[in-house]
Amino acid sequence: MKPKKIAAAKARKTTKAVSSKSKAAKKITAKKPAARKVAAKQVKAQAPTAKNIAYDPQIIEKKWQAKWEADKLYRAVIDERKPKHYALTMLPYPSGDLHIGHWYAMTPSDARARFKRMQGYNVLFPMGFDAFGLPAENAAIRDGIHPMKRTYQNIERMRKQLKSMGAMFDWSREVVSSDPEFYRWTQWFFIQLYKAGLAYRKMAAVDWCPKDNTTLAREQVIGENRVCERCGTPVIKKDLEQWFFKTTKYADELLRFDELDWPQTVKTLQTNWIGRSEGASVHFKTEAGEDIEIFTTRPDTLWGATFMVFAPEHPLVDKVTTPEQKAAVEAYKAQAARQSDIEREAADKEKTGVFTGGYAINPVNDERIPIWIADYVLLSYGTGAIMAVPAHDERDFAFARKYDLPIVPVIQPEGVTLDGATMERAHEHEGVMINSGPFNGTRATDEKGMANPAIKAVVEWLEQKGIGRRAVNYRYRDWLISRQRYWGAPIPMVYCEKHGWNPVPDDQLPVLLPEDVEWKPTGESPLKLHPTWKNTACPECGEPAVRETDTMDTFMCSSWYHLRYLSPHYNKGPFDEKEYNYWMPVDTYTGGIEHATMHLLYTRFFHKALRDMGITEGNEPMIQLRNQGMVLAEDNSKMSKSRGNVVAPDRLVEKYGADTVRAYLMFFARWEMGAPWDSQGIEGSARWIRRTWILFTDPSTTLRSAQDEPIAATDETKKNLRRKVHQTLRKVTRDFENFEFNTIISSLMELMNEMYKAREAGAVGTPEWNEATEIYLKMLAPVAPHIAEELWTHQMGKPYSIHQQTWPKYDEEAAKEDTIEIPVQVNGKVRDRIVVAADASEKAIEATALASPTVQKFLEGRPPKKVIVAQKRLVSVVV
RNA sequence: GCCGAAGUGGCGGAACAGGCAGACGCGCACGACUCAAAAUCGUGUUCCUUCGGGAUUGAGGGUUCGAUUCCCUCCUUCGGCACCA
Repeated sequence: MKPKKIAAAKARKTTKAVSSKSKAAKKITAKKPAARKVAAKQVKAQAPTAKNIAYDPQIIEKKWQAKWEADKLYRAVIDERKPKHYALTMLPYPSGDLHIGHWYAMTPSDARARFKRMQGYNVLFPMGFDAFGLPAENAAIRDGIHPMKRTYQNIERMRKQLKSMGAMFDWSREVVSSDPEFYRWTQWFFIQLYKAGLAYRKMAAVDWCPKDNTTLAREQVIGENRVCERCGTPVIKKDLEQWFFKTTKYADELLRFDELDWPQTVKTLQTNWIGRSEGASVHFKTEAGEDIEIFTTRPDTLWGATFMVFAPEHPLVDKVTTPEQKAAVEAYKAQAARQSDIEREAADKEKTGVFTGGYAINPVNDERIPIWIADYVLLSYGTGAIMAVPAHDERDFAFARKYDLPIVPVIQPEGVTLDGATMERAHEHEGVMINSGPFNGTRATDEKGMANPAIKAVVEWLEQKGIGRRAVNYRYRDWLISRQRYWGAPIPMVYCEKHGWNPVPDDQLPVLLPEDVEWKPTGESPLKLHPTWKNTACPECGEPAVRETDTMDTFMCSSWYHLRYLSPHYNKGPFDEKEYNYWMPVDTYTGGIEHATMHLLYTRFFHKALRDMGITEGNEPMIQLRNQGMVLAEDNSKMSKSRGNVVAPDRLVEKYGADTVRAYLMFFARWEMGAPWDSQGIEGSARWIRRTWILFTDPSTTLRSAQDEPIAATDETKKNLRRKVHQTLRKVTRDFENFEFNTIISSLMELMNEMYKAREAGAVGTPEWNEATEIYLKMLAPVAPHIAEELWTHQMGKPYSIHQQTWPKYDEEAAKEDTIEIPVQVNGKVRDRIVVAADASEKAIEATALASPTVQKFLEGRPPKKVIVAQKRLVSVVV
């Protein structure tokens, strides 16, 4: 049993009695059971008094939301006298209803933005809607409701729900990505990227339903046999000319994170996603007369390349295939094409392949090597063809053993002699080069790329000889922008027979989506089917030309929306430079980890590309990033409509009020981790908010301070209260900085419990009490903005608004303890606790510890071998 | 398979920088109030115990006077990538 606990318990015991204002009530602080009973009865008889108002969040929350809005309290306006803070949280897709996950992402972000504001920053905290996208279009196909209508209805509904959070969103800066005044600039950016040479067209495969005659998104392809979601027809791959952005041009820069305060996990995810590997590009001749470049990370093993493997779809396959092998090759190609991606990518799948009959020449030793095709070589990576070095690559080894191809070791590990005929696995590690002509004896390490002396030597030699060069390859692909959809920003390009593709002139932007469109049940793009929309004039010659009927990936909108918030209605450019110069970059960006690779990489790419065009400044758009976790359903599963286990924030707000919901979301889990929802758990937060209300409104507080009664509190009580206040302030300040919301709430709960205790001890009306109430409410303000405002402005009569107050500074001196309790260990076990003055010397602490009878008992008369006094935290005695 | 994150009471979690494990809250038990219930308030709540104490932060080892924290091996869960040449 800890002394702390006893004290707290005592405080709680007397709370009830104190709700009386009578003189008798004062007596009962001496806590005789009989007296308490009397007091409680009196309370009942008096209640409700005018002063003893019940907590009604429905009334106060609506009241303050209306007033804040009317007063434009959260308008963010450039103010050069103040440091700026651009806090951004990812904008929602208007799906219809706000989800508890939105609340979980947004309300702690809001609390932190509010904290920053109270710290003196000029804070911009905007909100908007990522309004284009597939769900609205699907609904249109299903129900015949126009996506525009549905989207804007949803936005209206969700805007209202968002406002019920009591967040400090500056709604005057709201953006909706499907508004023409927004997508005009999305289109403008496309054109800028096009003009900068970063947009190009190429053929790319899409998943296609041959029956519905339409492209399918990944989630519209169902099951292992990959059928169309609508009609069950097996999906095929279809090649279409599509628009791409050259994101890979920035791959190397995107791998640099030195200006970013981002979670390590996100940086790792992006690094893996980009998948940079260093090596060499090597030129091979084939006997069919066509040359081929291959990429390898191990040019040091070139002398061990005993065959080549092409991807079955590789365009050169037909050229190198001999007539005798043609049938086998065709058969293999056909079965590879039939396989789903999933089957093909199964890791444990046995290697298969077919000899083409063709040969290539290994350029380093002029050996004639056979060309095979196999589905373990992917057309999408590297050049779609590899040199196979079975002695030093597991996959090539398995393939060579299966088809009885030669294995020649060229890297000899220390103390072992590798023999191609008998070795049981590939040797993928360090050793000394052998069988490698001029390089025999060169040391190959486990280092990758040019850091490996063997690779470096060979690459330099290849370059000299003109048969290869240093090369870097990426897993990362260029960004495919085209979507064969209606509900997106039209790609502002026009095709003319004579002049090819040209951008729509600026003065004709935006290219508006036609509203008079119809949906076929198949999902074919209405833009393609529209009778007149695509007809236009060539910007070059004025002759009849056609518009691009594809629209843009919605990631395009989210790549720059943070810039539109700067000046949502500005019409001379995508943003007002003045606003940009003041607010950018985004200081704090919050959102889900699921956007780690796509959205966040696209946004960084976009910013860098714009920087190089002189449109933006700085290298990064968002300096600090934090990810929240996920709120799971009570049974630990994911929440989903189909499972019927979603938690509706609207109903929680009705039942508990927004302040309680906010507090619980901050309290119930580590923010970055998330946790299952607990419908009982929220009662605890509701209780805390209610007890806060009672602490400030109960007659035992309000009347006591009004009556100027003599102060009963001892100096010690007052000092303890002040200490707790400043300790809490120190902790809450630090926790806000670090996004540790759960411990902010628990610290505030502790302080509140302490304040109840202090009230019992007669502290109401003292300067310490008044300071405690002020600081408590200021710390509460970012968490529970409504109740804090009500208690501050209305109940205590302090100047409106609490949200314009400055964050208090903690007093280090006041937070200091007078005495400290130090545990004493004997042989590593805690045996006693001693109380010493906070400024006691180590010597004094040691003496006190050794003098303790308990410690003496455990010493059993033995002299201590060693006594360690650890910085006023612990004494460790070793015998 | 590779990369990353995380494993602490019945539950969510706390523990600044190697120094009292379990703050704060939920739940539960008992009690007060109540005709009763809800609400509220109070007390207790890691496990074992011969009441001396012992064990305990996924498991096992190591470093240290001292490890939830650092190192090694392993297990489990989650996330990412997945034949990447």
